[in-house]
Amino acid sequence: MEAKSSRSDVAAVLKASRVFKGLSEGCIHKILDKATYRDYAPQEWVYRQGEPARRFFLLESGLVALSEVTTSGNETLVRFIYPGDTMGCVAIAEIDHQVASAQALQACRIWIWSREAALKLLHEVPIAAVNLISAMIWDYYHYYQQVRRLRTDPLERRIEWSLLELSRALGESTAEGTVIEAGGYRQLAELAGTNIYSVSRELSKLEHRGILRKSRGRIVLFAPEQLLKSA
Amino acid sequence: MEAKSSRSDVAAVLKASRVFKGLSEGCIHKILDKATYRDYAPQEWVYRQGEPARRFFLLESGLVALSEVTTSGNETLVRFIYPGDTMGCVAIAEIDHQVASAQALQACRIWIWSREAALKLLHEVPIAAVNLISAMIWDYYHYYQQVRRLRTDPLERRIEWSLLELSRALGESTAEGTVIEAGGYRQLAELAGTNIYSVSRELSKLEHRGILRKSRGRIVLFAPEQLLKSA
DNA sequence: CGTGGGTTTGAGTCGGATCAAATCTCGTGG
DNA sequence: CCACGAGATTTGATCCGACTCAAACCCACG
Repeated sequence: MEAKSSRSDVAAVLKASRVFKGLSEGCIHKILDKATYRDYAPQEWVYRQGEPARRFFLLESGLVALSEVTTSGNETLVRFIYPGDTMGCVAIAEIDHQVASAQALQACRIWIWSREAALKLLHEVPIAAVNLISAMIWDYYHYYQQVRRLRTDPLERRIEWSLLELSRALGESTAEGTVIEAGGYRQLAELAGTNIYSVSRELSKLEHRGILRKSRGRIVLFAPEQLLKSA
Repeated sequence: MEAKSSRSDVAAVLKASRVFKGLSEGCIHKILDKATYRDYAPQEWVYRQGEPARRFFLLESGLVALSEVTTSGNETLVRFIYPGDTMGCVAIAEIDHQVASAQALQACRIWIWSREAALKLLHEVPIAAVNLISAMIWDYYHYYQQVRRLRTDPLERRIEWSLLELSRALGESTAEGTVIEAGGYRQLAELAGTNIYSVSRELSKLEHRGILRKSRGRIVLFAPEQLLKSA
């Protein structure tokens, strides 16, 4: 299932990723040589909340959803992971368990380092370490804001925000607008920290405002720029 | 106001801090030589949300409160900074503005690096870089949980949690219990993400349950272990 | 057609924010 | 020593957003 790196070409997305920024191709090769990669099928779990955290991940292609289960048992979609982003940082800090779950939403190729290999590399390649610090701070920063929104924004704004996030992750640009094949409101509800009933009501409001059109499992965003303008 | 490092003794708290863990005394000296330190008086601001973020901070002694203003204009106390903790990491990732405010609650001594000096040191001292990564992940992790609590826990539990945080930060152990000189409920309200009215009501409940006693600007915790046990 | 999911809608409920007002505490100055 | 005022605290009344549940609805598929 997993394969050693043996390709002489490094995917452009990896060269451009935040952790590898400023590194020579040779250096990137050296780092990838210490890793394995694995391809994940849609819906497959990369890791689950609570399981031992001993590996560090870098997404080369595809899309991953990071979600967590709250104490009250609700699933929350924390954010999406895009190519070039890292996952499972907690392994590096010797936090024993994953604090979230990661699930492939599309076919993904993911590079994997053991905790030990990752630590060794960070010591050997200071630029990578500093890059990782920067990357983590950005993640932190985005999480920070996301969470503040969830706590303080009213439902309407949370839904609008979630729509934008979802369209960025899953949207297909077409002539009539950005099409989101969401297959149900559950994802949207989890992003906005609410339930499918409230999602339905808010989407109806937005439809009346002419910002989108919805049909079974499919949303077409006409005017994304109108969102968050608190009409 | 600021002073160059020239002391031959390094405070024990710095040697034991998460960023300096595993570094030789000489190495720590080298790092501190690139810094200045400054003493802050209680209530003094270390930095304010929104101002340019160009410096990186390490708290040697005292206590700092990290707070943020939400979009709705409410002040929220994010967490306390203890000796050995870092502040202002965003400067390293070249995020232009502080995302939170830091205020000294007690007399503090704080070490300060410019962004450039910090970046240079992280490149030169890989152990420090890896340490910083670990430290940040821990911060991340704690923030993560804090925020999940704020979002999903009912008021009662949020207040109980906040009481424990506050007693850890400001509590004085005495014969009758842990005394918290809070000087009003505002701090508690900001920690719990609520208002002083709700704080008052919840504290009254806890007083009836015999877990604490309150008087003007002062709370005595008798049975902290009873908190969060959801009686 | 019928059945099963996704979707919509209405009614009920509740936690907790808000507002207003009463009450208390303590320091201050007369 | 007492009266006073500024805050802090308490309490009651009210209100509102949003969650919950139940039921109706609709579409797509077999």
